[in-house]
Amino acid sequence: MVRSQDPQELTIGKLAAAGGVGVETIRFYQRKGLLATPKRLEGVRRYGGEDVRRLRFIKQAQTAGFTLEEIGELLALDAGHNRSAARELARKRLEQLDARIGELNRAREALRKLVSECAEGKTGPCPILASFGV
Amino acid sequence: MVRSQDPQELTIGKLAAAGGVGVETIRFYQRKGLLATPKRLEGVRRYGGEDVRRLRFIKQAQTAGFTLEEIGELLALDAGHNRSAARELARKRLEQLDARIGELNRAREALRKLVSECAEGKTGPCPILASFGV
DNA sequence: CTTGACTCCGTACCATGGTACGGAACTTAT
DNA sequence: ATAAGTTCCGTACCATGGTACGGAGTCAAG
Repeated sequence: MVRSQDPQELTIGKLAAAGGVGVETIRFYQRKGLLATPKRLEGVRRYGGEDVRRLRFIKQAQTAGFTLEEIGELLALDAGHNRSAARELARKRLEQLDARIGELNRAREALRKLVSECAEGKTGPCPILASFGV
Repeated sequence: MVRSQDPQELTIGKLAAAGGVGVETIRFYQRKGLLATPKRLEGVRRYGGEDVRRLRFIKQAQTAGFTLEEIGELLALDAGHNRSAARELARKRLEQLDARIGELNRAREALRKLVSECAEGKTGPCPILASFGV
């Protein structure tokens, strides 16, 4: 979607602040192709709301476990119109995410067990390895 | 626990195979202090069941989100008898783990939403960014 | 007792996701 | 108009968790 009415009034510093990252991180993402490098206007590059959205999306997607490379693919798919490819990518990652959540829940159980079995008063080492079933 | 009856009959290659990692990974863990570097017997170092357990524990703990450094602390606590320190470390990590699981579940919702909203038949880009609430 | 496989060890290299540095150009406030 | 603050850009560096390489030593089978 072309948004020619976008004010494009942010400097890189403001963009970074809006996204909660450092200026260097913006440049890093630009080098990786995740964010555009707009043309200089009045000597300095300017950014707009669309860039803020992309930046926030990158952070969200990172917590979903996407690598920066995968995030790049998602952004490309968002720009393009390949619905089935976009859906497939999301579906695949959803499966991986479910697997990962399962793993973490199992690990959670191990830790919970460890905390409860390593009670005060007893002596000797806590059954740390045993809690993890090894 | 001293286990002098442990056969100690594994070479580094067997140990690696038993743990499902590469030989180089064993050496790496030794350099990091996560695994012991036994004395050479008959020219070559030998490993036993305790090493296999430690190695498996390292893998389990990694999936629980512990860094290698934290795993080193856990192993030290397991060897020592500081119950409260061990419990505290586990408790802290349990909290972090819960937070992380929460994050992943929120990301999961975003992805699920994306998959369902990016249906076949419609046109235009899938609402990838919108699905993540950005 | 030679051949092939495995071990040992140091060092170098890799991917990922940044962070830091330094000098020049530019903008903004006084 | 000058000083302070940003931006720009290339390049270097960092942590984490490994992986690869090469030469020498050792071990086991034929």
